[in-house]
Amino acid sequence: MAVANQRMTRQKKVILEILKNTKSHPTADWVYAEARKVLPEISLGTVYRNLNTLCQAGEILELNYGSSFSRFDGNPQNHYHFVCTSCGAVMDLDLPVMVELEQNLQEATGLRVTHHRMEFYGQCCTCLDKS
Amino acid sequence: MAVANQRMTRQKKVILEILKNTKSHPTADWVYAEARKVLPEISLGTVYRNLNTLCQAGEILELNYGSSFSRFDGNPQNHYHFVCTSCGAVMDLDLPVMVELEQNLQEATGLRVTHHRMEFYGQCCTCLDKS
DNA sequence: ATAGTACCAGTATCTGTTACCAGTTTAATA
DNA sequence: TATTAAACTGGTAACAGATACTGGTACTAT
Repeated sequence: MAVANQRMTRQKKVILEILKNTKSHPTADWVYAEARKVLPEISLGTVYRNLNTLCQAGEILELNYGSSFSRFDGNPQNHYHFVCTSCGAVMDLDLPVMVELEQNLQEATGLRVTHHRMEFYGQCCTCLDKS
Repeated sequence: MAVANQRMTRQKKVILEILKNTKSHPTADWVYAEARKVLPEISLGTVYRNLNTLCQAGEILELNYGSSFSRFDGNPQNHYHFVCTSCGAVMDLDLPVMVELEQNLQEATGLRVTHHRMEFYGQCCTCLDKS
């Protein structure tokens, strides 16, 4: 299942642990800053490279909706997100994932449907309090 | 309703018509190429500027999931999309939009939910035939 | 040991998009 | 219709996030 010929380097391990240990949905830059606390010599290119290979290996998710840069999620299982359009925060939602929609769509259209995504937009509680 | 102090220039009108008259979900570059057929002097910056103002005015939609660049949709009403992960094509889906999810989520969480998006991913019929 | 290759840090480059500026066009008013 | 203020324009430079390249290092299997 996993992509062959992949090594678990110190750098990759650190990046993966950072993502698994945060509930935020960090940007590559944030991961880079965190990784440098552990491995001060790590380069930004390495962070991007490993984020991509981890995505391809299905160990993390890339979230790239609505802004010019990606965020990453250490939880590779499909789940829905809420995006605050005021502060940009991204949070997980505790909603059941409607996998049956994929099957229905596939049968109705003849497309091959592999996955789907859903995000909700609005203002988070913090931003609502401020206004 | 409309954003104040907005002028309907020739450029904006052409861009809007291009988007209304296509079922594809074009990129800014494609819109630029089409617009130049009508207005050879139009600049890429103007295309981007007007795409943004049209989005803010609610006349078009920006679709920016899953790739490094945005696509635009001349139909501003919320609807769901299918994205082919092989060829990048984007197509509209004829599924009912589940607005009730927004209300449910808002009541369950205290968030203010303004809208939501859903995309399905997989292979389109053309790409399935090829493989 | 040796070869082969996945990986690294550092840096240059790429790409989609935005900002700037001086001149033009639009639309509201007289 | 003429005037006018400000929104808009084309052209270009700058920007940011991401990727490609380079020369060198560290695994891994023979």
